[in-house]
Amino acid sequence: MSTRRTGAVTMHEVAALAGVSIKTVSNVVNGYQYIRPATREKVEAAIAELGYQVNVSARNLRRGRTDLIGLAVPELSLPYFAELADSVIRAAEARGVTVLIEQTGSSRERELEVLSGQRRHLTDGLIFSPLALGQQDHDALQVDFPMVLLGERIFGGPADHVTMNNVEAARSATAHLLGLGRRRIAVIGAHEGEMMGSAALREKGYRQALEEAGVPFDPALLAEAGLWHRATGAEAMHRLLDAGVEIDAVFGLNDALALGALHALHARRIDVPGKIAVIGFDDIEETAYSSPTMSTVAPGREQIAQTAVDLLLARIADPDPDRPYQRVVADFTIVGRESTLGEGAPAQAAPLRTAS
Amino acid sequence: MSTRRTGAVTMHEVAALAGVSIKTVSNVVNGYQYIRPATREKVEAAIAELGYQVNVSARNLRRGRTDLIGLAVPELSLPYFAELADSVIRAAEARGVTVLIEQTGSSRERELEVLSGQRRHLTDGLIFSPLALGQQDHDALQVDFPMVLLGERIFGGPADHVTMNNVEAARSATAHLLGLGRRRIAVIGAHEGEMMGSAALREKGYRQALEEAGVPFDPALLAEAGLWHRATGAEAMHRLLDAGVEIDAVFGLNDALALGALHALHARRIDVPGKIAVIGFDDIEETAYSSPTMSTVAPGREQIAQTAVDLLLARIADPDPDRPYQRVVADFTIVGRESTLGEGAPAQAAPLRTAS
DNA sequence: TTGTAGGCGTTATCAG
DNA sequence: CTGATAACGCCTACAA
Repeated sequence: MSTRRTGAVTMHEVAALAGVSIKTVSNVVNGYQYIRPATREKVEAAIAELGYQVNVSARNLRRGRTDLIGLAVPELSLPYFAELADSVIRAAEARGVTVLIEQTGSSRERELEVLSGQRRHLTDGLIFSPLALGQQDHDALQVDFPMVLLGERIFGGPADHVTMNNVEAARSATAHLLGLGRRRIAVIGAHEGEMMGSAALREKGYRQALEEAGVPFDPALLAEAGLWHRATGAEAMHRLLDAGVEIDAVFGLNDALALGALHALHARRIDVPGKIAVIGFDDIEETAYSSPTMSTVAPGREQIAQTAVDLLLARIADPDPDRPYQRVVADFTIVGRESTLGEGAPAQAAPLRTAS
Repeated sequence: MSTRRTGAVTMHEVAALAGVSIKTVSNVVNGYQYIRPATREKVEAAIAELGYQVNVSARNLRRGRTDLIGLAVPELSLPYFAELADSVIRAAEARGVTVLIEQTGSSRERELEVLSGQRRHLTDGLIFSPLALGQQDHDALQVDFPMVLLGERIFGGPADHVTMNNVEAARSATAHLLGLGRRRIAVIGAHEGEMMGSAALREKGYRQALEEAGVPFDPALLAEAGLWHRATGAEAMHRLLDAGVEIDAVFGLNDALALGALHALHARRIDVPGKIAVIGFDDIEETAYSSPTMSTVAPGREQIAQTAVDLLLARIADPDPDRPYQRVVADFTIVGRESTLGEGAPAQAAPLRTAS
């Protein structure tokens, strides 16, 4: 039976068997340098014989630290967040810490819970990708534990940020479509009235690109979609088509929306990109395999994940609130595929990457 | 500053402020029933005033339990496992426990680590979806902590199992294609020489269906694919087509493989399902949005997740190894979509579900 | 280089 | 219904 289940083996027992003190066992377990080789061997033999493993709870209590960090995302069933979680877990692992994932389900209530819940006492810090929270929740964001925020939704607050340049990226995506001669570019996923969120920033970039190209902005081309899922993207696309708006391109504010739109266009037998070109945002793996393969904005997921973990660990190591909070802006690239470039476009093997 | 960062508030301080003993605070915190309302209020007021939160590490040490369960999966970037993790997290949450995800990267070494690693001392039990481990690792699976195994790869061993009827499900999927008049059905994702894994079982079901229909088995129709990713599925499809094998249908042993095959067929301008019909396995959300939408086997993910969590919690509550280990077989359904039924097929809104 | 003492914050026990 | 007290197993001093 288990060392844990049945009268767990403790350092005391190891010490007794090895004929040393408990402290020496602790030193061996923690890789303390100055131990006589003979002693070390005795202890290691005892550990092996008894199958001893440290009691993490006791260590955590004593150290006041768990080496566990939280990652709060809307849902793992959204591919972008699943891929992000994958990257964060790998980055954390490389640095010797473990990730505890929390799903907020995009609900404001759950996001507030994440900031105040019991689970904060199990982790040393939090990487938080909020969706529903906004400027109005400024107070709730005044947390007293190390936190790194992902995305540009929230400013201020005592937290480091890892963001991307949403405006610039959206401008590039739109410019990509404009450069291909498209003039009636629909936007799917707009959030009316929003000021700070990704939707607002990406719409802003879209408008900037139009303006630079001298193409008039037409509000009829904006389709709302609260949740950025495939289903809502498909619905929005159908609404636009039903409304009879003239369209020659679609900019999905994330890939799920764009893939939903692609699905809707397929269902209506509308040629992509012949009649309507489509571009998304996030570069989830699925975009390299859709039919047609889908152009998108690659936000540098690995860089975001690694930077977030590094910033968080630095903040955990030195939580001093007077140390300035950082804001890191990740790079992005435009990935051109069939949904905008047509059938001759490079396949997933060698995506055309337009540095921005 | 934080209750945690700076001299955390303890029960002692709460007790002092409320004018009660520390035990009474503990009782209030843990929802003990027999407390005078007046006392409870005093304590709650003190808790609120000081912003007290229990120290989870101390509680865990004392209780000898963390209310944390592990979930070991190959990779979250594989949609099936991301969706499974989502379901497991929800199921666990509903039962008051938290899930700690571990990625094994499908490597045998990492899978063995999961069974022996330090992290096992942080969790009360483990839900494990092994991929690389097999019958030869029988010894490593003789673990001394509560474990639930997902999938049919491993038998024996002191663990509860949640599996699906892979043979029967694959037989149904193949029968679905045969029922549509297909006779040259390729299989993508075969593992030559494997006896117990999903690949072997699903191939077995495929053969059974052929035999029942009186269609001869042709080894040339089997395409190997070690990793069940989109990329390997696409490669395998290309190999089959390059070999000039006559094919009128494809059975991808999981959805990623089938989606990769779909991608390859699209790249070669081969009509699906006109020329080749395609069916997958797993029913990931992506299959309802691909072009064409893809038929697949739905393995009852929610049921699997909930059952796994329930079995694990039962085993944690009563780890007695003499209590018989259970094996639960989840239900499945065949979801018919455009990739086999053609353009008139029901869309994702109302999938045709053939009960099996 | 190794040993001893004490406490991290909580919960269980058992009186009262 | 509430209080005092003793562990839970480890690690940080400090001493030897």
